[in-house]
Amino acid sequence: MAAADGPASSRDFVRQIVVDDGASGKHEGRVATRFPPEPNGYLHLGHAKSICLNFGISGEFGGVCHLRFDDTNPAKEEQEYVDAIQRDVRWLGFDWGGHLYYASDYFGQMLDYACHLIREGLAYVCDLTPDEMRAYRGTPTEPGRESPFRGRSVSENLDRFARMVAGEYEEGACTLRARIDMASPNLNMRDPAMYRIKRAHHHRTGDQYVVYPMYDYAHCVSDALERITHSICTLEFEDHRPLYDWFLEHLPVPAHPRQIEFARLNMTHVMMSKRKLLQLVQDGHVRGWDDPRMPTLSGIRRRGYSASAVRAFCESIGVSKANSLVHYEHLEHFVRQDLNANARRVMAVLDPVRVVIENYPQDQVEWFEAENNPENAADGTRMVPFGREIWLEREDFTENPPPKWFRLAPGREIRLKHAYYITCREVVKDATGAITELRCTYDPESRGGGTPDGRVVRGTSHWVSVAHGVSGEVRLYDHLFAKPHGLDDGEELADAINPDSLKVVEAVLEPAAAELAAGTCVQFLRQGYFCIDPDSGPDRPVYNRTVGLRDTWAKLSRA
RNA sequence: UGGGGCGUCGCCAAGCGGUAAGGCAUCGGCCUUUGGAGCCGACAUUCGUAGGUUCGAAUCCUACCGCCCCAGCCA
Repeated sequence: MAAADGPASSRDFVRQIVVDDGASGKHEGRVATRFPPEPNGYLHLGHAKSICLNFGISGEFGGVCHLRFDDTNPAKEEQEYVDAIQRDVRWLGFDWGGHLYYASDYFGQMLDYACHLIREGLAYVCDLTPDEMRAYRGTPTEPGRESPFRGRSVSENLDRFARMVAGEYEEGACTLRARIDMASPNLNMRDPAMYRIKRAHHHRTGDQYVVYPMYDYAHCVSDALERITHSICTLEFEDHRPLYDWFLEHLPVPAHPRQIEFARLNMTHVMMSKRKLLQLVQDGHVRGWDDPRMPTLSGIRRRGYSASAVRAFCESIGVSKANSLVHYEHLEHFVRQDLNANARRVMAVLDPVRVVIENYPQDQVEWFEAENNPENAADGTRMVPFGREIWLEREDFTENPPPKWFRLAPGREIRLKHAYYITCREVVKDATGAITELRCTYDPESRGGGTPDGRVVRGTSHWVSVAHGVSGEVRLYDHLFAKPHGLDDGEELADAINPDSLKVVEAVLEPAAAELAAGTCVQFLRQGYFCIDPDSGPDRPVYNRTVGLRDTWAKLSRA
């Protein structure tokens, strides 16, 4: 698709810029974006927004989008993350073609460029300690002071930098700094560090280097070398743009990409910082990066969210520069929309109570044909067994029905989905007063869910035959953080965690539900969407609740 | 009190001087063998505030208020 007849130019301000640049002939009409994760953690929903933006734009404008690992800090980066990130981007539905790069691919070129800057008198080796450097930097309201090493000659700088690279100095002994302006009101321009000494093993370059470039230097150079046209990043880098441009203006790079900043995604009930997510994993608050309660792409994937639902969500929230907090329910809307159309229906009772149908023949079994998905006839039907004893959801019965209660109660009649009408005749309790059994009768005329007299039965319950039911583990999830907003000042991560974020329940499922492949998502009728967890064994299905159904009764009873 | 940003419905978000899109949520009603889904309808006389320019301003100007980011040899 050509830029000219691309998406409406008003879709968002970033695309607007891309359209304008195309119109003015900038970048020779090319569009090249990049998604530049640091391999120091797993991708989360915030990254999904960025991925959809970058890959989305390249796709819409006939451009390319590179996947580039920003691997400039070996102390924090690992191959495991590199692999997970690629898996997740692919899962989300994007393809970087042959454009897989690493900032470390350019370490050699970056070193040459650094020497160029030194030769131009625009960079110098500084021996200030970290503490001294901070003191010399000044504050937002006071200018900094020039380093005593700022005046070193080109040849001395060249020599010292060569020795830095050769590993002659200790970690922390010195840095290479850009020589810009210690009085700049922008702290980033006060002679920022370009290189520091780090004796750490790099996941790709091994021990080849002991100096590693800082983000500000590495990122713009990487973008330029790849001839990126639009370098899209988040708001906190807005202050860095003058530095981004400064490096590219003073280096003989093949291109000068344009940095554009947008607001990162924030969501209620969710922690979106890799540092905090790492802590959740390391401290054992969750079972791993792919715990279904995590906002990581691997977590929501295991939870049962589909890539297309996540993409639809990302498109719907738009892109702007305003700090925002998106309701988590907004994401759930797209998850339900997708699952409603695609998930097959199946019956499962999560909290069973036994129902005995007194007038139903002792050993009779009937098989009812049930539609797999009312939203899609092509999904066909399945057979569901019925017998004299069935399990009913405990919350579908009450001894004291409130107004507008359509479910079972003493003397009340309900429909068993796909089967018969039953009427509750007697409640059996144990010594503690707990209900152990409901004695009911059925109307043989109601077979299939209707009667010749056409009487109205408003309640319809799901059920599972006692004789045929298969038991399975069901994991019910709630927000990892109960409060919609992040941590209060001084609040510990551990204290903010919702103690009820995971509830494990032993459920009974209709036979068809026990035969599904791992990863399959189904709707447990009237309850929600559930997917099979990889923890499932051959004889023991384990389900994750992906998201509950909207429940107007719950709302009514709350009021 | 330095610099950089942002302020349009409960939440996101269009709008780019010509008289407030859309989505989520919410509230009614219809329909329903999932209290699901679906369908219909309601939902900002007003755009952080105050002035100004203009025939006309959410859009331009001025001042003020509020919120976010920046003092890593992290990204």
